[in-house]
This record gives sequence, C-alpha cells and structure tokens, in this order.
Amino acid sequence: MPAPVTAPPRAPGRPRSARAEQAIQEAAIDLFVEQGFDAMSMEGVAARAGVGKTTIYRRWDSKEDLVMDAVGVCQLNTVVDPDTGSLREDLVRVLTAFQQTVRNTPLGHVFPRMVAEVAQGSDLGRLYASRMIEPRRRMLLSIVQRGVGRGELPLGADMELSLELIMGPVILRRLFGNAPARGNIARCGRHVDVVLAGLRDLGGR
Amino acid sequence: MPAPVTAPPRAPGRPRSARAEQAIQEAAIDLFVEQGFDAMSMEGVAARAGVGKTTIYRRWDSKEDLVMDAVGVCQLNTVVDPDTGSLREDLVRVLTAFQQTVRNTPLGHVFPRMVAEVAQGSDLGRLYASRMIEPRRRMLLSIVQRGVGRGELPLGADMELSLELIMGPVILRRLFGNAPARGNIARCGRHVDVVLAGLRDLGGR
DNA sequence: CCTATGCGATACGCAGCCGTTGCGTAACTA
DNA sequence: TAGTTACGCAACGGCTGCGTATCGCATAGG
Repeated sequence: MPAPVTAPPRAPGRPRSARAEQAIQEAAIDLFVEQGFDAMSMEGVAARAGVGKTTIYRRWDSKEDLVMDAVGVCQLNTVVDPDTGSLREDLVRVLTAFQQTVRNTPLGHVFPRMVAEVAQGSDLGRLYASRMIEPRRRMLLSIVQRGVGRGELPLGADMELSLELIMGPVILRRLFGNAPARGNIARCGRHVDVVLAGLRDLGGR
Repeated sequence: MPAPVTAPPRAPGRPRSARAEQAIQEAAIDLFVEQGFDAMSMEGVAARAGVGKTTIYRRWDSKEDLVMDAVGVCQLNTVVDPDTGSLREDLVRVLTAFQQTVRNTPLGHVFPRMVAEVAQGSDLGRLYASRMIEPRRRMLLSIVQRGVGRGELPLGADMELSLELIMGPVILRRLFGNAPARGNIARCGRHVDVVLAGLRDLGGR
C-alpha cells in the first residue's frame, strides 16, 4: 500500500516557522508602503516582524526578492467582474470598489508608489503593471465591450478613450485629491452617467 | 553725481561662474528625473556638471536645497490661459499644450516622480503642487467657469468632476500609457467633445 | 542522547553618500 | 605686484545599509 498522498516528506531538524514567514511579508509590505523601496531597510523589516535578519535571508536572497515576492502575494486580491447585465451598473460597481480599495486597504496605500515605479519602468513597476493594472484594464475593457454588444454604446466608440474617461478621474482623485473621500462614492454615479452620455452622443464619431 | 544705476558694485576676487551655476542646476534636474531624489548623489551632480562638489556647496546648503531650487527654476514656464472665447477651443489648446509639455520637455520628465512626491506629501511634493499643479488647476477652473457664464455648460455643472474628466485621461495616458503619443493630439478634440456633451446632457443634475 | 536544522541576537566587512576641509591654481581688483 | 575670492580635485569623518558569519538556544527525528 502506498503512503498517503498527503504524507509530509519531513526534512530532519527543526521546521521553518510559517508564522515568521508571514510576519516578514507583512512587515515588508508595511514598510514599503510607508517608506518606499529605497528608504525601507531589512533591519527595519526584521525589527517589525520580531525576527532576526538571518531568518529573512534564509528565505529570500535579497531585499528586492523579498519585496517582489511580498507584493506578489498581495495579489490574491482578485478582480471580480460584476457582470450585472447593465453597463452603467457594472461601471459604478467597479469604480466604487476601486475607490474603496485604493483608499482604505494596504493595496491602495502602495498605489502612488507603484505609479512612480510603473512610470519609471523598474522591475517592480513592471511586475505591478502586469499583475495589478493589466488584469483590471482587461476586465474594464470587456465590461465596456459587453455594453457595446448590448447597444448601450455605439459601435464605433473609442475604447482607449472610454477607459481613460472611466479610470482617469478616479485615479486623479487618489493621486492629487486632498479631500478624504467625502462624497466620492456618490460622485461615481454622476461620473459614469456623464461619460456614458458623452460617449453615446459622440462615441461613434 | 550719482553712480550709474547699472554700475556693478564689484566684489573683490574671482567672480562666481554663472556657467557653473547653470550647469549644476541642469545636472540636478537631469539626475532627479533619471534616478529620483534619494538615488541621485551630489557627486553625480558635480560629475555631470563638470564641477567640484565644493562649488555646489558654496551655493546651496544641502542636496534638498539644490533640488528644491532647481525644480523651482523650472517654473519660469508660465501658465497661459488661451481665452479664445470658446470653451471647447480653450480646453483643446490647454490639453494639447499639456500633452506636449508633459511628453517632450524636462518639465514633463519630472512629472511621474513628482506625482509620487505629491501623493506622499513630501516637501518637494508640496512645493510642486503649489507652484505647478495649483496654478494650472485654477486656470482650468476659470476656463470652465467662463464657459458656464457663456451658457456653454449648464449652471449646476459639478466643477470638481469636470476638471477631473478633463485632466484625468491625459494624466493617465502620461503615467501608464505605453504608446508614444501616437495620435494623442487628435484624440484631445474627441476627448473634449465627449466630456462637454456629457456635461451638457447631465451636468445640471 | 545524538544529530540536524531553525531561531534571534550581535558583530563584521564592505560600499556608498553627505557635507567638510585642505591644497594648488585661476580670475579679477587695486 | 599684492590681496581676495572662486575653482577643481582629492581626501576625510561620520553615517547608514546590505549581506555574511558566528553564537547559544530551541525544536525536531532516530
């Protein structure tokens, strides 16, 4: 009889602490968000995680490795296409969700940092663009295309411009807005209405 | 008889080289754009400017002083309100000018870096926001308000949202766009048309 | 008990940068 | 010519951070 499939092929010696691993990743994200890649330090990560530096370097080869991996783990946060059957409803939901995420979660706190990384074209920026921005962009695109298919937007509508009109204002508000999200969610509805009205009037040329 | 007003009250000794001063500021901007504030070094500035470090520290007290001043000097670049009498024409001109500036001038190269600084709330970011963003924001606001005054937009139009719809897409394109400004200028016209149509339809609520 | 591995803590070598100082030279005035 | 100031260069002290090494203890299986 074969050993059970779930049998853990135990290595000898003391096993690595899963708890330490998680604490390190959380500390890394925290410090990256607060200080950025350059300003944060491995000593700081170790201190905040309550861990020796050795324990970090046993798992990751370098600071870059650690941060890339920790940022990657954040992306469990999946994209959900609401697909309500209404273009307006889909867009409002996506925008309010984005607004919420980008304001009140660690994922959102990293956002301005990452914008700079992306614009600069660093490795970290490319990773973030491919795993965070691109999937959301594709989702938004398919939402709008479904709307075109249902006749909610004219056939010739400029997709590029449409996406920019949808996301631009929200991102702008996150980057430069000093107001603390006061009434922003209510504004999403008006925002979507204005964009859709404009695209319906002139989208087909 | 008074001395001529233009008389240079010459100090004794060798005068400071205006050329070195300019070279230093240009090098500082270049390196700030390429590497950011933390990553750039005074040694690097001196090397690129073909100057000794001493010559820099004789004029500025610190790295921060130098960069703040150099960025400040960039702002000779004044904001010009086209004021053509047409809201659409004003907006298109402002957008194309912004597009041009932000793509092809040193002022624009700093932009992504500065976005991060602003979002982070650093001193440099506050300086940039107050001298670069705010004046342009005010100009744009007065353009739109003139349009409302002429009846080109309804009275109840949401100013905040209007400005975001105008600038958001262009800024988004600068930050995340990979396309090299191909046909972007032509797109400004459509962009403005769509926004104005939407605001006319639904701007008053 | 014995061996193997992980753990936190501490110290270290190495490198980079900031801002300063000293030196010999260049520019300019009186 | 004498005096004053700026210049480029090189070296330095102080600091900080990365990544490594070592130590004594903890946790596991045999």
